Amino acid sequence: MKLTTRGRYGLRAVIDLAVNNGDEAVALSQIAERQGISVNYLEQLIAKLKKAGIVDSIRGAQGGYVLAMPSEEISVGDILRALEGDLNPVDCHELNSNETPCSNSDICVTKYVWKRISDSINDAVDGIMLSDLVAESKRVQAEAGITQANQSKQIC
Amino acid sequence: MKLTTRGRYGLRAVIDLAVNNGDEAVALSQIAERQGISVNYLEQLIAKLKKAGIVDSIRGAQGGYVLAMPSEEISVGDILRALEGDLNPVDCHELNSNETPCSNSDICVTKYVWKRISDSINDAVDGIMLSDLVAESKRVQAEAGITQANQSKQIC
DNA sequence: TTAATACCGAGTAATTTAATAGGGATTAAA
DNA sequence: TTTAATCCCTATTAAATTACTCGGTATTAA
Repeated sequence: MKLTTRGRYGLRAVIDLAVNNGDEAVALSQIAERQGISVNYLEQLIAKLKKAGIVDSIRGAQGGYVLAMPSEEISVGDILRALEGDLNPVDCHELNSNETPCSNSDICVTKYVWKRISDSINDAVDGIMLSDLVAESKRVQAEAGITQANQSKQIC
Repeated sequence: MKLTTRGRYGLRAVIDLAVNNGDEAVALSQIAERQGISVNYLEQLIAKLKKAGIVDSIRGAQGGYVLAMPSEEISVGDILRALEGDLNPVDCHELNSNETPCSNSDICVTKYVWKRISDSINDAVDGIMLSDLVAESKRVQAEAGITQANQSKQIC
């Protein structure tokens, strides 16, 4: 019941991108360096984010990535589902209709449990917008007296 | 972000035990057969449940397992945490104080996300009692015209 | 004494994770 | 027009985890 490094690193990368966005695209190598993640691995993660329409890429020299939408319109749920797949606790047809229906769905009791867990997780992450995290990040960094230039690496 | 078979099988086993409990202990082999789970594997799962004080065992011939408490006092959260470990989405000191504190806790933004997810999962599973599932199970089985003797195996 | 049961620890195949590695395509700038 | 910076894509791999199996020991009712 743990997120993988895909979700953890990927969310941090999107926050980094959102915090450091300006007029120009942000190179992946910069995000990777600030976040202490290998460029090669981060490439795989950002590819998922691009496929999900969360970021756009600009190819060539001076290229990089930008948010595909305002950060107010991107939820943490959108980001985590892009990186991790669905956030359901089990693969169950009742939660995810692209699963093959369970032969004992009519007498299944645990499906109510899975539905409650699933709904609570998705409601929680859909209720946090990227803009909230950007604001919090700026607040916390200002409080710690850390400038954008020398911000230290995150671990979590 | 998925539960393992430990949580899925184990929860089904506890529900089975609760539904089929009477004056006598229920042998693991019976639960295993009804639920279509190997006895050897189920042994490992029920050992965790016993260690957590959710079930008690009676050794020797005609022995088996019984609930250690009334089903009204056992939450799904108790059961799943016994089987899966904590239900937090990440190993983070803010959620689980036996983790070593994160060196960048002061500037960590994602911890707010993990806390919200963690709380929502734990609140959800702690709000469902085993007795609720037993009642639901009996209702569903009666509706399907299935007697206790020939109940079919569950898959989920 | 026997059979039914719980208890225990070691081993293992398959899968997933968390990367690494290396090359190709595109484009701004020198 | 070349170069360097950048995104893009696929293959490989070591380590960890999962989901078991296997074989034995201990206990106790009948």
